[in-house]
Amino acid sequence: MARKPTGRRSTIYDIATAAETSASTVSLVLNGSWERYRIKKETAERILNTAKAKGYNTNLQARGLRLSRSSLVGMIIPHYRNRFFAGLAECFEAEARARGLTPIVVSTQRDAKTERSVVETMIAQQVECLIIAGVDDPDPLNVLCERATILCVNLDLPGEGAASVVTDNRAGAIELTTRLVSLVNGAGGDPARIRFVGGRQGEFATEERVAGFLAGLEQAGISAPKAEIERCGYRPGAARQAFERIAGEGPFPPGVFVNSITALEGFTAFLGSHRLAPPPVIACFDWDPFAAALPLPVIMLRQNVEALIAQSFAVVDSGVSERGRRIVVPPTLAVSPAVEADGEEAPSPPPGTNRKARKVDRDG
Amino acid sequence: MARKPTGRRSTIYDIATAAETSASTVSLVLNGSWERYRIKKETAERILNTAKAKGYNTNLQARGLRLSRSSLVGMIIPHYRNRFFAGLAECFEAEARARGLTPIVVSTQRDAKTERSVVETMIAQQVECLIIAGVDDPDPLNVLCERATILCVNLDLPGEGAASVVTDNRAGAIELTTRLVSLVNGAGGDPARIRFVGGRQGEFATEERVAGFLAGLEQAGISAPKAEIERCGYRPGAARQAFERIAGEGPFPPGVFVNSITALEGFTAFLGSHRLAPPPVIACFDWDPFAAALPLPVIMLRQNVEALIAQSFAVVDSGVSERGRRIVVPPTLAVSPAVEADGEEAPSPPPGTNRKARKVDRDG
DNA sequence: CGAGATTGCTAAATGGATTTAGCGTCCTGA
DNA sequence: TCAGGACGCTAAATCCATTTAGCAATCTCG
Repeated sequence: MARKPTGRRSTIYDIATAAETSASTVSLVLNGSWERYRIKKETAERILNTAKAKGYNTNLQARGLRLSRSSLVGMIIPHYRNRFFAGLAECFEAEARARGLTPIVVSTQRDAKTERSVVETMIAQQVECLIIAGVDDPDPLNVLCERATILCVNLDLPGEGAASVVTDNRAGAIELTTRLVSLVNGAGGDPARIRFVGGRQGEFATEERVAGFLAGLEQAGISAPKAEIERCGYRPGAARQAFERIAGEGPFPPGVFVNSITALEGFTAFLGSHRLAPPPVIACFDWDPFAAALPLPVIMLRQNVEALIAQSFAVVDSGVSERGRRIVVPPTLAVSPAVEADGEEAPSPPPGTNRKARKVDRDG
Repeated sequence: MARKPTGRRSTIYDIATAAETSASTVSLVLNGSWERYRIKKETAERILNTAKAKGYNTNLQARGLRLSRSSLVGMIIPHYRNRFFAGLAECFEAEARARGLTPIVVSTQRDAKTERSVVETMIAQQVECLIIAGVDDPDPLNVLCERATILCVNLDLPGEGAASVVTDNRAGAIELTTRLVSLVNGAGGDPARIRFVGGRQGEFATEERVAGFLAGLEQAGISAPKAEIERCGYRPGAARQAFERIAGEGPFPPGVFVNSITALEGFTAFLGSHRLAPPPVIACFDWDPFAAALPLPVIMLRQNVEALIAQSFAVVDSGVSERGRRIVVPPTLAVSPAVEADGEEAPSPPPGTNRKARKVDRDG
């Protein structure tokens, strides 16, 4: 079967010509199934050698078209600008690569139109599955996937259109609050004055964390906290203003439950213009190495990105994403040096994004 | 031309059958070139309607195979865990989407084997171009691309196998050093005691920044700084140790040139156990909002990720990536609130990753 | 009235890899 | 001697979209 040699990239036909055999044989050999088809060892070797000599590279588009499997897997996230999403992206890639798949991660900046168009593009690229993280409303995206018979999983957000893998926000918040109360007590503060700052009203994660915060206080015997829950959003600036307001109300609270790293960023900015002595104990539902190194007593909760991704792939592997199914993953506690120094408790295990990455000399 | 209706996803053949026309007509209509081929308006509308009704989605693998253009564009970066790489990834995606291309960003954890295999996978997926950022040795990757006739660009690293887009490390370091000296002088410190910490010996960016640092000092009349350049690597822990060592040598220097955000992370950790009064002035060759909000006088240099990406795409658009060509992009200065408060200078423009993202309520 | 133009559309080739049915030759055993 | 098997390989169909050459029917105008 003669075909003219293609412009530059070599194809199985080119190799067939060069090795004086047929394209079918080349394909069989390159896929390793040549023994099953009784191709002579020397023929196989000849083919392998010419393929190597020509720098042959499989055209995965052609293979994908033939086999209706692209070996592409997709994930959408809002952005990469915090450790949680960065970790999700890296874990997802590692997991995909381990399975011989090509990961496509796209950040959608929390824009519903972008989310939709990215999902459509991914479907058009024939991704084999799609993991959806951090969107406001996953339902229409789940519908898109379903119509295209693409398995999808909602990550860290509940949704009724597919299975969801979520962090155990409530239990995490309870644990964090319990630790916070104990540290405040240890420092001689009044735990009833602890405040909650950050997050969005009505948002799933925020409301779960508020519920856990209140439950944690109640378990510590504080059934009616003295002040409002400040769901001031996720912008550092808004959080800073909230802290300014709180500071204006009287003596600064002895402890604060900070919901999200950006709210903590706002607190750091606030600290720039206020010297608080003694510094309040900070419990943050999020993790960042920079924040963990602050000269403040900080306890942080790190979402278990490895487990979240592993569970998502488990759903994909199972072949079904049951609507409304909820898979819950507990977060892990991280304690700042300032807290460790007090000798209160043993340090938590290192919260690296993944093992391999830890060994590397990280750079700026 | 009869074809059996495919399992689930509809193809142009399904639509042709449903709209009682041919696949060619469907293709022509769907691509908008139907007027050129004198397809009746009503036929076109009929086709468009059935396509919409069936939720048709182009199979980009098939199109890519036919046209030998995949509409995929690739980029590799070491990781997403700092603002620079996160920003590169987001800008790259935005730029790709604006051109109707599908971005594939993959993090390779600075592992040469991973880098190689990722590049091979991307080539197999037929990416139309590849941007290589933050690898140790781009040359073999450039060779791989060249053999596959894929245009590639080295980003923020010099390389002889393709064109390179790099930050102007030296000029940036000079500017940063000049500012640092002036702030130290303003605070009554001795600028000759300023130290340089962080980075890797022999690495392109580090050596350029060291040269800029020394040139900046010299311009300020300090030709022989009193102490060593501490190229202690990029790990926070190593930087922390370097700071401990420096603190052990006598009074802490009045200013430090910190090379990279991770070294600054090490400084923050160091600060946890040392109360320095007055705090030293920090000049950091990197940018991070958290660090910028620290209760310290910090000036930071932010690499211009938008321009770096724009220049990389410009090379791609030009159709040639001249070996060894160097395109230099200046970084921009960012000043911390603690410095602004001193009224020294007007604040620099907001260093957001991109305009759209700034409007959004960022989350944790 | 008939050559030539116009209209509206379609058949068929193409891109590269996969995979099955099957072809020709030689060998074995009854 | 001949049916049946082993051996070593290949032709051809298939996946889906694109695009060109060209067909049949109708219209135009000298």
